[in-house]
Amino acid sequence: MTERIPSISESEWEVMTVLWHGAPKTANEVIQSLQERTDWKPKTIRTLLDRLVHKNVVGVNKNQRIYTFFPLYSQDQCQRAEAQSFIKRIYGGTVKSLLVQFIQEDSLTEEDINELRTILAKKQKKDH
Amino acid sequence: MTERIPSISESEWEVMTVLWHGAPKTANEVIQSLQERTDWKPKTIRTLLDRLVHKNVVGVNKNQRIYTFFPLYSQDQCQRAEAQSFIKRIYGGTVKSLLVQFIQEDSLTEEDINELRTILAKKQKKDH
DNA sequence: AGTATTAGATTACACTCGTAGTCAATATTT
DNA sequence: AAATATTGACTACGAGTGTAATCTAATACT
Repeated sequence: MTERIPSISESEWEVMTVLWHGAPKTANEVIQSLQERTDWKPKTIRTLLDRLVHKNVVGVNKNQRIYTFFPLYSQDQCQRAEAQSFIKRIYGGTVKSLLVQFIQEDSLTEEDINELRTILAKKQKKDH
Repeated sequence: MTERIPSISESEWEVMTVLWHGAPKTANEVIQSLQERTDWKPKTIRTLLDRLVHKNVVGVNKNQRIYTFFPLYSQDQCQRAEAQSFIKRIYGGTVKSLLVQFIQEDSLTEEDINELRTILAKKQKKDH
């Protein structure tokens, strides 16, 4: 395992989000989707798609004249990869310090906290 | 508040770490520090320092002929800023999904888990 | 069939980043 | 004082990114 996932830039990530939300999609479908949330020109989005293909993060189906694109990695895989390198960069590799900082942040609802507590409790039991 | 902290690149972050660990420092002191952990040439480190100054993330004392450098933001401030934008980018802004993913990762010790549970419990009480 | 439209391929260009090197002024050593 | 070393200022250069435009071949419309 431990698939080597190429790094995905900020704009490219937006494109990936669209593909994770449903694929395969034609370039036009991706463009439509993003037109709502960004003000990128169609050509820009096309470039991003091409770069993702070149990086081997997105696959292309060239059977039809109009290509369709699809992700080669799941969102979860990519999130983990990004988060891994982020934590190493910013928190010296220790997951806990990040968790502590974010739990203390205010953005969690009562419900979120309960869920986290449950997860922790379960984890503790399983690790016995 | 809500200070607008400029973005700090990966290599620059290494330099910041040295300064957070103790400042002010001369360029040479920073270079010494990093020579142990990286194989960057002194000029490279100097460039990074200059860029950080230019970005207004590091201050310079030019009173002496040999300048000394010091951070303009605390490590905690910078971590929060980076983490904020990271979460927005990768997790669509929801802190919880990141926490869940990382709690499930294996890198937490029994002790860490206890600490997190305590923090959550306290937080819940305080939020009443 | 000729022309307009569209999809894909190729090219562009400024800015950041990693990774230094050169040049000029000052300090130190002989 | 002359030679050398050090510090700071400025310059360099290729890869990656944000943000597109142009060129070309094929399809669709009149």
